[in-house]
Amino acid sequence: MANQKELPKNFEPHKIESKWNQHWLNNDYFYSQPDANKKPYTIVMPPPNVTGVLHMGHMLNNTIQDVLIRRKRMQGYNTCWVPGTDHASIATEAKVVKMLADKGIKKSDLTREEFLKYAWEWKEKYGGIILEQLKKLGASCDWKRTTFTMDEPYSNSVFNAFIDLYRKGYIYRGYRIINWDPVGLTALSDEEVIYKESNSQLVYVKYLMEDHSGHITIATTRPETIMADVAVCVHPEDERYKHLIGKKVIVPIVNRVVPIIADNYIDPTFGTGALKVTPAHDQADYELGIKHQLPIIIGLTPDGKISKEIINSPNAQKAEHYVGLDRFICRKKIIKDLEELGLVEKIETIKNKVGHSERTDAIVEPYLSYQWFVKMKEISKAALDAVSNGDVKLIPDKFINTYKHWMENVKDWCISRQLWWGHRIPAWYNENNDIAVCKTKEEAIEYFQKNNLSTQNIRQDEDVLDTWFSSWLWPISVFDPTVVGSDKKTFNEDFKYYYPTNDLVTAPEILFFWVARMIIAGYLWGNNKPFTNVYLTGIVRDKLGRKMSKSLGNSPDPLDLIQKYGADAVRVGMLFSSPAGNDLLFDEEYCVQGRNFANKIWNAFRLIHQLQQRASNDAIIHDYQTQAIQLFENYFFKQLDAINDAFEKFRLNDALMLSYKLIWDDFCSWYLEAIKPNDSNEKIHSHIIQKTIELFESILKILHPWMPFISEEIWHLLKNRKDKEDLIIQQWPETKEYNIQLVQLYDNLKNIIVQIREVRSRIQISPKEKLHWSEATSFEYDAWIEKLGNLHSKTIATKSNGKLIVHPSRKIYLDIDEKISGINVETEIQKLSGELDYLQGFLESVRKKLSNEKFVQNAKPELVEKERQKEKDALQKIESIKEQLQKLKTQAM
RNA sequence: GGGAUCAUAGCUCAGCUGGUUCAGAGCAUCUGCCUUACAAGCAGAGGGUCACAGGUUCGAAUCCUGUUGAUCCCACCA
Repeated sequence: MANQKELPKNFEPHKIESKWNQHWLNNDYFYSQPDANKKPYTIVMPPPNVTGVLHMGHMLNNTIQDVLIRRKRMQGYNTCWVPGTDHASIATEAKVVKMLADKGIKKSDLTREEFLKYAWEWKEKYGGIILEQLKKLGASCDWKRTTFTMDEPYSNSVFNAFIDLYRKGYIYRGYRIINWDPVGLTALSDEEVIYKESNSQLVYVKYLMEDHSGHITIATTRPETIMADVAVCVHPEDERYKHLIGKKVIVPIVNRVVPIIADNYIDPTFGTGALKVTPAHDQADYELGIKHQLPIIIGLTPDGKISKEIINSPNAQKAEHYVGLDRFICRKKIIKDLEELGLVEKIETIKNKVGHSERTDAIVEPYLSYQWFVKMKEISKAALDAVSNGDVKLIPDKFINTYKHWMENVKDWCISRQLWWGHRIPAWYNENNDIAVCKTKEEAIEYFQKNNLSTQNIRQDEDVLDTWFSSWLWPISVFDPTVVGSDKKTFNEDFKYYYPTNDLVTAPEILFFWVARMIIAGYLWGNNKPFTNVYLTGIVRDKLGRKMSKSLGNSPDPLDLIQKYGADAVRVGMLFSSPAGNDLLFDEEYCVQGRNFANKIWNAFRLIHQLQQRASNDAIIHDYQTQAIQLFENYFFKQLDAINDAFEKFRLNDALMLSYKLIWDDFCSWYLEAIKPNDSNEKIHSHIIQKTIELFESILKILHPWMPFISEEIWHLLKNRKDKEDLIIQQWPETKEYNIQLVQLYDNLKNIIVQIREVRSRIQISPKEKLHWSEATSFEYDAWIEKLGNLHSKTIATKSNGKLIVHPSRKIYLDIDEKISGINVETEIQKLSGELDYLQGFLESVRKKLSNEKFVQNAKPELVEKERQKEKDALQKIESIKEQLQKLKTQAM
């Protein structure tokens, strides 16, 4: 137990945070293993990228998870929170490439093996940072279960997923137009492309007719691609062009002769109504190309330069100087050259959406290449149903529509990436490019032999899998990596016990990237949904509403904040304003609020601690003390219900705010102030202090999930605790019946005190000055009123003397007549008249309602009864006010 | 272009199936207090015709329609 002089006035978080973290770890409180006698409560952490350092998004996310976990732990669940990291192929590879570039090493100068060696070294060095940072937050993860998506067992589950889907026919390799990142030199899935509105130049280019009969004009925003054109397409019914269909035109610059074809796809109202067809560089054009059996000319190299193929047609040699030019430089040049040739009709500026790579921000190029795809339609059916029928709940549910819409229109998923860092695609080719899908070369040879195929020149696919193709297995593979893709019907003990997990906390941005696909994978291989509730947090923005980003420099370092305010303060600071699914406009002020709250609790403890020293069995038990205990305790159980309810509904900020007010207002301002003896030297009876400590302990329990450090610290300072008596594993307070009338009375009593104080404040009577009061009869909680209102014992009198306190069922007089004489009677009259007006208006509306037959007939009986009560109360108040006004008016004369 | 969501005090948000002691909370603001747990505090107060216009109803912030404004998702518009 603490010694008085050890207690500073302000709470000092840094002295205790690491102490308790270590203590919890030493006691294995975070560690979980299957236990048939306890119910599991499981969360898998969205694994942060290994490249990452903790940012505000992680902070929010993991604080929420920790709050949920800590509360469930106290509720007696066997809680398991699985941490880990994601290899994040493209993001990590980009960082490693940059790191190497800084050292003067080019990726292209390295072999795959050399590069991966660097990458692993990098991962070993930086990969653990973020988890270490999470520990500082107080994240109570089962660290022994930490998983990395490229751990060997995990990787095997990824390969098995691929092989399994391939065998079942859900994975195929296709020559397709995909989104290509010319900087990252890799394919991107549709979800990795971000469309930004931009002003583009729409260039109208004349294509001369081969028979010199004139020209046809097309419009394009990417004029450099005309060199890969293989046709011009118009709408078959377009009167302007109907006669040209089947004729030939000359593609400028490369002088390629191409046909004019017709297709219903064309929108005659856009541009000129004539479309240049470039199958290799546009999705729609590719489809047109296939439909009309057009040749394909690949006009760009993977890194976005003009390719040699464009000059492979007759008379194209003049275009040779374009070869090797960057696509954007070429664009400018070709416009200039076309203008010189007199082939540009006009140039318009239009707004359109241009795709950018999420990772490199490079403008994405539609690009034709061999990629691997997952057929999504069929396998996502179960996942769609799960959310539709509520097996998996999205919180808030406004995301359900978006989810359904996406799942109903799901497209095939491009899963190959032209990178080195990641899970290399388990596919092998022989000299004839036959494919064997399996893990090892030996298996591939076996396969080729068995099928009488060549075993010459066997090589593995060069590409790796999309990161999400590994993270969609996360809730399964962290428990049993052998489940995925295997035919075994028995899962291991961990899997049987922990799966499906309970809650998932993540950002709505990755609802489709990750959440939807985890649900799909869950039904594919886990025989069940991966989790029941998905709590979607908002995006952390700055107070101007801008997304936090490094480039803007508007993202505070969470560790700096912890350093400045303490982990507890930052935790509640983040949660004060973050309802599920709403973006959080972060402001450091919230941390200040959190710190002040911590300090308030600290000082409540200091007071209780002082009172502990003054405890005695001989002290008087004052009525105001027993009354305060009754009132607070009853209210506590009401609020406990409300807090539990808010938790069940995932309304975390409500639960926090309820706890905050319960502690600050009701415990500190109303309860502690009431039980505190009037005289600072007065002893306090042991019963009272014991009861107070008991109540404070309940408060600390409620506080613990939000502010684990300070609550644990005070828990131990309050009493000497034995081993395993730590707060973190205490039982969450049991709910208890409470008296609703008493709660209402408590509210009324508080209101009386506020009115007394308001009068004091207005008439400038010091709070220290004890006042007399009187009433016709005595009431049960008068001692409590006297204590908090700083009043003498009540005089029982019917006289209408002094200032009247407005209360619906009581007439309480405050004896301040002699003091009132100096103050402004006019203002007083004005104020009361205002109140009177309001009340009379109110009464009128209530009466109007009551005299309305339709209301009395249609409204629920209890509602009508309520209105009658309102009428009664209002009448009584009006009477009181009138009485006071009368008195003041005579005074004024 | 299609779809979804939202618009309530200076700020961030609550207000469930319509009923005026429900127009509320926290923060911020103002006033008075160094009251011996806490000035990182105490006590009190002032802020909103619930985006706009109609409609349904005895009654609407709460339901319907339209307008305006914001955000998000989806889409191959060259």
